[in-house]
This record gives sequence, C-alpha cells and structure tokens, in this order.
Amino acid sequence: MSLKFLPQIRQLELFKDRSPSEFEALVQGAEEKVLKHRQCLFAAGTPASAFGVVVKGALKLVRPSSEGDNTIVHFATPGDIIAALLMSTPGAEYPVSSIAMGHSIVLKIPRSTYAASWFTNASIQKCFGGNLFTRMSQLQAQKAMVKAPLSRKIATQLVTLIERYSGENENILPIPLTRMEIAESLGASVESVIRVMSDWSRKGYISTTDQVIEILEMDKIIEIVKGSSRTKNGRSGQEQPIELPQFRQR
Amino acid sequence: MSLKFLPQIRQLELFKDRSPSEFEALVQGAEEKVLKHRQCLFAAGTPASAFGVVVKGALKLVRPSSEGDNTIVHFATPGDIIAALLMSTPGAEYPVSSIAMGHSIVLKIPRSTYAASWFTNASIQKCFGGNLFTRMSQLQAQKAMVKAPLSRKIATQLVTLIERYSGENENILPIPLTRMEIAESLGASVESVIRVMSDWSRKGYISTTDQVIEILEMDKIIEIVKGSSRTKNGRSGQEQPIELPQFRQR
DNA sequence: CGTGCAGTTGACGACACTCAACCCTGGTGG
DNA sequence: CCACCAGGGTTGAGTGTCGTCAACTGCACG
Repeated sequence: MSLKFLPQIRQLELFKDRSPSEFEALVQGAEEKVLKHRQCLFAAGTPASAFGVVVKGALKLVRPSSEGDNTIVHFATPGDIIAALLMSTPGAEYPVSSIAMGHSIVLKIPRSTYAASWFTNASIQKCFGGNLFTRMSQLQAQKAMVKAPLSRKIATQLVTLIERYSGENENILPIPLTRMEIAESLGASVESVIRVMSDWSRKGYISTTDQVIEILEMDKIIEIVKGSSRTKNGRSGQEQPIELPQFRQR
Repeated sequence: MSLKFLPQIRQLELFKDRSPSEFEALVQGAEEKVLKHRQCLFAAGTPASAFGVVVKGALKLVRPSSEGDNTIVHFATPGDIIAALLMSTPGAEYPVSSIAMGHSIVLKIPRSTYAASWFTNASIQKCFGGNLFTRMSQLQAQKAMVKAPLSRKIATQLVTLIERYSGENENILPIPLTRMEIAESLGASVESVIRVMSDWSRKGYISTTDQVIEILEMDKIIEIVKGSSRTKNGRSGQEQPIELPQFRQR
C-alpha cells in the first residue's frame, strides 16, 4: 500500500522516530481518508470497526440527541487519536459521530491492526495515555467552567483551540467554525454566542471571514479568559454609549 | 505483606480470576489505606507517586480552584482506578484531590509496581480502558446536559450514582452525600440544589437521613431524568393549574 | 457555650434562553 | 434568468431559571 501523505503522517508525534518496520506494522491495512467539509467519518451507533488518527484539518465529535440539540464533545485536531478506547471492547459501537470541519485527512486503521500492533506497543500506549489525559483534562476544565459567564467560556474555547494548533500563525483558527458549533460545544444557544462574538467584532477583538475566526487582540481575549467575572460581562462591557452608526468594516 | 481486606479485593472485577502469582505481582508494595470521612488520599499538586483502586466506600475527586468554588469531577466508587493515567508520565502531579466520603478503603499502589506489572499486562490494560471509557462517557453525558433544568441534572446524578452501586438495596445511596457536594459536582449553587431536593422531600420522592439519601419513589425520579423539560421543572412541579394565564401556544 | 457545618427559606435581579423576525449568500431547478 | 430555499449570521423583546445575598435553624463538637 502506498501512503500519499506519508510526510505529514511521519511528522506526527505518534509516528515520529519509529523504525520503518515498526511503522509498517502500525499502519497495516490503514486507509488515508480525505474528507470534505461536513463529511462523516464514523457515524454514531454503527459498529466500531476502525479507529482514526487525525492528520490534517479537524473533526468534531458529536453526541447525537433524540432531537435538535446535539452536543459537540470534542474537537479533534491533528495528532489526535479517535475511537481508540473502543478498540479493546469487541462489538462496541461508536458513541459519537465524527464529522470533518473543512478539508481534512484522517488515517483510518482497522481494529485488527490495533490488536496486533498498537495494543502491545508500550511506547504507543504511552502516547495514548497522554492523548486521553489531555482530553479528560479538557472535559474537566470545561466542567469547572459551567458557572462562568458565556463570554468567558467562548474565549476559553477559542484560545484552547488555537493553542492546540500550536505553531504557524498564532492568532488564526485555521478551520471553519460556525457560531452554531461553538454553541453546541458549550451548551449555549446560537443567539447568545452571536451576541457575544458580534460585540467582540464591533470592538475589533476578533474578525471572521468565511467561518474562519481570527483573533486580532489576543490580550483582550486572554483578559476575558482570566475573567474577573464580576466586572466585565463581555457583551455590554464598559462601552461608552455613543450612537455609533453601525458601519460594518469587514 | 498481609492484606487484611483480601476477600473484598479479590472480589473486584479487576482482580477476579487472577492466579496467585499474578495477583502477588500486581499488589507488590501496595498498601491498604483505611480512610475516615473527609480524609484526603492524594492532594492536588503533589507529585503522583502512587495510584489507587477503590475497594469500599467512595472518594470524590475535587479540582481545586483559586477560591471557594471547587469542582467535583468524579465520584469514584468500588472498582474504580484513580490516578492511573498519571503513572505513565514521570514527574506528573495529581491534577485533583481525592477525598473520602464516609469510611472508605483504598488499595494504594506505588508507581514502580505500575510500570513493572500493570502497564505490561494486557488484561489489566483492558480493564483500564473500560474504566476510562465509563468515566469519559459520564463526563460527556454530563456535558450534554448543561441545558437541562437543574432538577433533571440532580435526578440523573442520583440515579447514576445508585446504578454504579448496583446490587444490594436498590434505592439507597450508601455514602454520605451533602447537597453542597451535589452542587459542586453539577456546577450549581447549594441553595438551588436544596430548593429542588426539599421539594422532592416534601412530595415524598426522597428522604435524607444523616447525609444518606434514599429514593422512595424511583419512578418519579426516573420520570424527571427522562425529562420532558417543558412540562415540569421540579420545584413547582405540576401543582394545580389555577387558571394560569401562561398561555404559551408554542 | 461559642463555633462551624448542613440544611433552609425568601427577596431580588441578571444572564441567557426562546421566539420571531430579517439580511445575505450560494446553490438548484423551473 | 429568476424564484426559491437552506444555512449562517444578526437583532430585539420578553421571560424564566438560577445565582447571589442575607438571615435563621438544628446539631455536633471541643
């Protein structure tokens, strides 16, 4: 089998410094999935026959709900391993759907390879643990924020995501992220998210072009993340009520 | 070394059906910690030199916060493995404190034993994965509930905890659980939790004696868990619709 | 006998959710 | 070519849930 994206793949923490033979074993039967925006990789409820390693782009892991109000449980970024915990319980089903955000590449690896080469590889298991630990920490951190004002939650979410894309352009989130998705990941309503972010746009803290969010004044955002929680609330803040005529600067 | 609580320990899923020699290796250097109510096992911020397996009772894992508003990230019940993810990253510190709720017993196992016997044991690793999976699922489930009314969150929390203590008396939660702890685990205020639960007490759904909560009418609680979310809100319930003006045509 | 913790209750108010519009853009089919 | 629609973003009005503050009870403990 030939891997077209070998260079990117070998660059991931997970595969760095592996001998050719070891690498070969790890990607046995693997498939490079090139996903278009919105395309689904694993659908919730279907039998988990493979797991994935994100190579490029991002995936949202969505927990389906009986009606409308889905929840985004995690944004998987390059290097993230998804659905791996399921590999050791035979017959498991994916508990969440994974859906691409923007053009993404995922290495899809069959369960058999997991049992054969991943599960028994100590160094891999260690990466694994690290990955899980990060994800758990994030979930816990979010849990600790339920009482915080919405603006703080959004700011934290943005900063966290940008940090995960460490390197390159420090202040652009290089994936299409709608306000709806932010809302679903935070357990808020779209409207509320919009109100907060529109306010930031007006103040020039951030700007959005084509679903791609750029942070213009990181220090302001960080300030909100730290959140004195009592003094500023993000949408009204301490703005002076000049009758500004709503010109959109785009 | 002599283990006083050997029978209870051997009964745990994790240690069932292990040969004496394997078991011996797994508990090498282990210590049986008998904890009093409120006693701390691991303190957040201290170096993680050991992990634990809950044998009896329960522990709350508390994420400390700069001031007052701590967050309970997990209630560990018998069979739960705690701090194990930390064992594979040397020099890590406990991210949360673990504090006993009521009289509890924990098997405290040193890091060295983890590296020697746990990490390399496939069957153990599998248990591990299962444990983590459960915990992740719970965190995710909770995340999906942020928009639900408080009454629903509390009901779900109670039912989940009782289920984890499967067996024995179906409707009693055999650990002291204060309303404060419920609040901290749900990200709510004590007062709000009290308002909901007092209401349930008054209606005879639950009763509390000495911090131990008993569910008297499980079906009612389950009904709240399912939550039609629009019809009942828990504290006022569906008490007589005295010509309520309230005509919401949806 | 004071202190501290758990539980309780009431008043008040704010943040954010719901509902209901509306704009804009891009895609699709008549 | 244009009408229509869907999806993303935006805004305003109204309202409800829940958090904050404050006071008070009962109980265990030293």
